[in-house]
Amino acid sequence: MAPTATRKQREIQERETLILDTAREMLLERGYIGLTMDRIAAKIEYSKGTVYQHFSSKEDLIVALATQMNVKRSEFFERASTFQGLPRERCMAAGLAANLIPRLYPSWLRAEQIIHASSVAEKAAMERMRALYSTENACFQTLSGIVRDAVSQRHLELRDGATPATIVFGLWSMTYGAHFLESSAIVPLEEKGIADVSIELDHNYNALLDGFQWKPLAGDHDYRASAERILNEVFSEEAAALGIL
Amino acid sequence: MAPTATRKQREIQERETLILDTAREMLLERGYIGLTMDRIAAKIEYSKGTVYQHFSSKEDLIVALATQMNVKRSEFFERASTFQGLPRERCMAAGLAANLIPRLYPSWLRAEQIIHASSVAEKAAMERMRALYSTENACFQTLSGIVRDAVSQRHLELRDGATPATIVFGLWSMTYGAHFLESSAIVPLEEKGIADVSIELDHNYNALLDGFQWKPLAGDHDYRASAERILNEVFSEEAAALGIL
DNA sequence: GACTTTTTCTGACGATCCGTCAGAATCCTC
DNA sequence: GAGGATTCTGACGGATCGTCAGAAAAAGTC
Repeated sequence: MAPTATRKQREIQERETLILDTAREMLLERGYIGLTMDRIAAKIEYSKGTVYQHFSSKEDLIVALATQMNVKRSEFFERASTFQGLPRERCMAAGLAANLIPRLYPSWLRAEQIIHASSVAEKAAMERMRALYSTENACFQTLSGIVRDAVSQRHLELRDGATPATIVFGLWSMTYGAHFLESSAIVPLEEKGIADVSIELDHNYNALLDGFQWKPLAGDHDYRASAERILNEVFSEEAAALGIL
Repeated sequence: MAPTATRKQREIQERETLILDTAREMLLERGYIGLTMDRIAAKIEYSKGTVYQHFSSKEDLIVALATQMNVKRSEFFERASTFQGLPRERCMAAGLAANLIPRLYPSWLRAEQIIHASSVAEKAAMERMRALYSTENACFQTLSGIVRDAVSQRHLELRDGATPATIVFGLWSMTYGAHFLESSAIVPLEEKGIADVSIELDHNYNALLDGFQWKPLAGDHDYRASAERILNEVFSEEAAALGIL
């Protein structure tokens, strides 16, 4: 009885993963408009009704995708945060993580963007939104922790009413905006003189943290070497998969 | 003959504006999903076919909205760029402009976000996309001009392969990301300790430019006073409309 | 002003997609 | 293997998009 129920539950769980994977792929290949519930049902060879037993609407499904993405991101940030090094290096590790993610999982990024843009949230199930909420919060908290560590170690002094949230917000906004512009650029970025977003972002991260006087400044420390160490020690597998290093 | 044709053209032009205004309002009130061609047609009291004579698809219409927004932004940047002052002050003026716009025209921002997210671009008319392209470029060029002025006046020295585009990209990303997060935050930003996005952005702008060593640094100049001057001299009307100042 | 031609407008229509639900199919229990 | 519980199915109603044949209006001609 119990094992039977468990097997069934396992099947259901597997199918949910299958649906999400299929949707992810479809979203990347055919965009938001090309993602339809009928197509998903056809692809996984179940009926539409079955799909709807997992997700109450198309929007609900997309929110679930974005949550998967946030879970991944949260894991990456957690790993970045445990890097043995200076707070600023750990912050850099988080920045690297944030850059790895959309490259490793472009379809998830797409889902995230759609959620933020259209009024998807309203049509998704409450419970689903709560899950998204909590994963996003986890990411934010991890980053805040790094900044607070920098403050407590006196590498960073916050002035004029700036708070850890200020810096996290700045980094977050910049990263988010950059990925957004990159993935959906109306004008190809190269034409504007942006050849490699990672490099440009790197410049800007360093400038931003230098501007906050987060020690050691970029001029006093070889952060390029740090980046290499971080990729080797924390994200070696992922970096290898992307052909970096 | 000619005047008759012109009258007709004028009517058509007016109707186009009417459609765009209606769509704008609807987009803000009911979101992307709630914006339908039938509803627009009903509201303006023309048939759907007539609406389709102006815009080849719903996506096309949204692109047109985003272009309107970019035109406005481009105008604002142009005005900001003419501010009589230091390059960094002019840069700041552009930042202020970028902050005024979404507050003055929230529905346009919404359109812009939708475009970047969903695969709207593919379904819009080529010509329409070109228009969007060129307005976006205009904005970018204006900002680049300010940065280049700073370089030529030796207020700013670009190192390590950074270019004017690097800085513009950083500012643009941060601004874009911040507005995005604000307008569509899954988790309300206040709960994360971000009470006022403008203030937090201001901190981050200053830090970023300080980090690039753009003289005079925030510590050596009263940029708060500059901001007040800019709002008074360049954007007084808009600031008044928003109740700032 | 009456008739023709051209332009513009209309709304019914086919196609697509979403989300539902009554009934079929499968699984479980005894 | 009968009967009941659970799961699955796909046809269906409703909504929207975009089209297009024909109606209506405007412009042109005599």
